Amino acid sequence: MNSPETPTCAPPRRARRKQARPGELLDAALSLFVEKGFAATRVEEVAARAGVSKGTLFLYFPSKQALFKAVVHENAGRHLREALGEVAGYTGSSAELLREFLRRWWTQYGSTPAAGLCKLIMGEAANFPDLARDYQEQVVQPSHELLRRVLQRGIDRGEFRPVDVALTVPLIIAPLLQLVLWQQWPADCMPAPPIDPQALLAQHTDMLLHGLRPEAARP
Amino acid sequence: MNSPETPTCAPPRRARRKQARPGELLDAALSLFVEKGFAATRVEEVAARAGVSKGTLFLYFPSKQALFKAVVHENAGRHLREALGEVAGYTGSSAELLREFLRRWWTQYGSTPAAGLCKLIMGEAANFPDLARDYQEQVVQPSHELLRRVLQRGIDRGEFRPVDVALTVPLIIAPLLQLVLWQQWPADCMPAPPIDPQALLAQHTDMLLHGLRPEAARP
Amino acid sequence: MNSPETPTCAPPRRARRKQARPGELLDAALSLFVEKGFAATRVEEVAARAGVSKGTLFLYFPSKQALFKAVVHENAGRHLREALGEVAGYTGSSAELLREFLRRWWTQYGSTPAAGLCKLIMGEAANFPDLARDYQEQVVQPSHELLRRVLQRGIDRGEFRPVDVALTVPLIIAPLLQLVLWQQWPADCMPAPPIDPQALLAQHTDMLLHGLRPEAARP
Amino acid sequence: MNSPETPTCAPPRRARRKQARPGELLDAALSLFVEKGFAATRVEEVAARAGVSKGTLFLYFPSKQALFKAVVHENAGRHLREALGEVAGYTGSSAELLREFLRRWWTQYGSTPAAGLCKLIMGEAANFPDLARDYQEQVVQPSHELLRRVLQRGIDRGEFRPVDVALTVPLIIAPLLQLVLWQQWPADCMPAPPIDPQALLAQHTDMLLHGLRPEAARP
DNA sequence: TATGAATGAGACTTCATTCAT
DNA sequence: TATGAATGAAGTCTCATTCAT
Repeated sequence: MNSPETPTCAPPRRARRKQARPGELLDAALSLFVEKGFAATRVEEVAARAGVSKGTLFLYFPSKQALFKAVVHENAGRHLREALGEVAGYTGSSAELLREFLRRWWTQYGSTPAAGLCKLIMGEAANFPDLARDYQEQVVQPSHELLRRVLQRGIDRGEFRPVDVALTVPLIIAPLLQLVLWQQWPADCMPAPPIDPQALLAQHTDMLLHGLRPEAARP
Repeated sequence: MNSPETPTCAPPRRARRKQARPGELLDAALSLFVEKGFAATRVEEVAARAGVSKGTLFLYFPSKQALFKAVVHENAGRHLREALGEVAGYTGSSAELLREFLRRWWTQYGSTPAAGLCKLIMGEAANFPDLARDYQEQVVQPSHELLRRVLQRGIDRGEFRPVDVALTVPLIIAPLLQLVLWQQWPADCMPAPPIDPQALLAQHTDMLLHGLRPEAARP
Repeated sequence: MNSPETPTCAPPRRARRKQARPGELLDAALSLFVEKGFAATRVEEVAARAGVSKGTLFLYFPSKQALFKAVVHENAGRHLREALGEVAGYTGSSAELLREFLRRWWTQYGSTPAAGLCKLIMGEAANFPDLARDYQEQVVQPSHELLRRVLQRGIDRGEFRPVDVALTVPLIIAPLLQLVLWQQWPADCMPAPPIDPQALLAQHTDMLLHGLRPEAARP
Repeated sequence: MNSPETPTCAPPRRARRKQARPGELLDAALSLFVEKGFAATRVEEVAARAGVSKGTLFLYFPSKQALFKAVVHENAGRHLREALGEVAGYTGSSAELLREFLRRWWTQYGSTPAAGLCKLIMGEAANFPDLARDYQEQVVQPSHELLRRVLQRGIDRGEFRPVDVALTVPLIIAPLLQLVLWQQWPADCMPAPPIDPQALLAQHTDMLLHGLRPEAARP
């Protein structure tokens, strides 16, 4: 029943490459912007890393600023929403819910290239205020809101001791963000043993759950 | 009653300004570099903010890069070492020692302009690897080392439960660094109620001490 | 009768220009450097004289200094070696050989734009010592060596009276160099009748051959 | 009979230094301009070599160009006129007169710092056409005129063979000028044995007198 | 008169962007 | 669509000149 115009399988190679161009450029731009910053990255480098010429880049993005905004919008929000959306309907213990949040945050966001945005946005917020606002709305606030609900649920169910939720959320987030930034740091400038993300997250979880344990729950 | 022949001590105006110039330029450069990044900051802006002309800047720093390095070396290490040095000979409880560490870190470093370096170095590490290394050695490692000793002391004296010290130190530092970064974020891109540093630090301390409380100590 | 499908051989216009660019820029640079000196020549002038914009020059030469060095290496040696190389295998009289040397020196070197290097190198030797050394080795010494052999041949064959060859060579060269320098002098600063190069060279030849005539040969 | 206001001997040291300032500056400027060219010489270097500060230079010369013109006018003409003036009333043989001319030209002009002007004017003629004209009138033409008279005298008295005087004069001058230029060349760019001025001038004289010897005079 | 800090016009150089091919 | 040569605005840096001391 498939018409010949709609083959289910892969399109011919050339066409696929053409389709992929913007994505390859966005990937190249993301990694370079994260590495060197917006201003210090030359469009020619981006084009070269994507395997095209400088002129071609401008066929897909009208300016360097537009490329930057596309990079942010492409990577912001989507990954994180996908990663955390499913946490919403959880039914188990709040401790396990918090564990799951941290686990997903890392596997589906913090360890992906999209995490580079944390550093990028941080450095360029003052130069691109509208982007910074978008990022706040699409990434920061949703994840904070989600964490707030997780904490509140635990407190309400007596699984966590009562704490100031609005203040505790940033304390949970901070090591996650910092972990991402530490990962971006150039390897040859780091002290001898690099941080093991899994171990750090485990320790973070452990400290959090100890810190949140209700007084009454202690033997 | 001062006769005009006895000017108390003021040096001639020009000379006094000359003394002050490098410092004024470094302050201006620090704030602008932190705000906009190294590449996006023009030397003319730095000069203007310091109240001098473009050419004057080059009387004191041979290049924009040299200015940047001077900014980092001027602000790195010194403040932090002064702030934390006195913690070393502490004799009270380890909980109070940890509290003191966090308090000093904020009042004498995190709340000063020098804290902007955290963001700056983060963004420019890849472009100035030698500076990044210096910063690691002069700022990051000393403060980590100090915290390691504080934790170990608490564990040894039975005041803290045994934890992996090497992993816990970054967890204590992360919210401090992140707090600084959040403060740098342009005000008009932030959600409604800005974070109160004092409150956040208090909550951080509380969570930490709960998280470190020995099992045996619980009633 | 050419069909539009068979364009004879012209490469696309852009490409042909690209081929020609370095040469055009070197020619423009040579004439301007000779005219005004290295420091007083602006790269924008060079580009304008070559019919391109400032930026284009930097596509072909990484800096003004590199342009200068390319100008010297492009013009030094090659012309002169080509011009004088064929004198080597000469079989006629030494007087005629000397005549031929002076004739060629002028037609194939002294009267070409490359002769401007004499003045240029003279003025910039202290600022570009390595170039000055190259010029000594590639231009000055070879032509001196050649002249030495011509003189020695004449003396050995009894056609010239014995003279100190090492001292006489510079005396033969000096008027040639000076002639070139006089030609470079701006026309409106010269006294009424400008020097006629051909006549001056003829007189130089005449004086030289009289000066070298053996005593014995006189009637 | 000397009033106390007009002491014949040297004035007090400070005053003499003040008097000498412009001269010291002119000497410093001459040597630096000759060495590096006008544009590549910084006024600060000139001041430093004269032992004063940059500002002081501008008390004596209103601009860098004015300094350059003063350098030229100070050194042009005067030395040469003094050196050659006395040749005018000569009564001996024309050969001896020519010898005397060459001897004086070297000892009283070519070997003095003022000779650097030859190179300087050569390089800057296009940038300072009015100075080039002055130099032509005050230096070049007078010495050419003088040589013309020497040659004509020799021919008229039958001591020299008849030659084209206007063409021969430059041939006599050329080695003198070239000798000066060779002396200016930085030492470390020269071939092994440097030219001995005295020997070269002797050879030049010898070649000239041989070249000018009348046919009739030969045995 | 002498100083040297300060200035700002102008030079070299980079690089985002355009456009003929 | 893709290229890469060409452009020129904008940035860094120099240095002749000024001026308060």
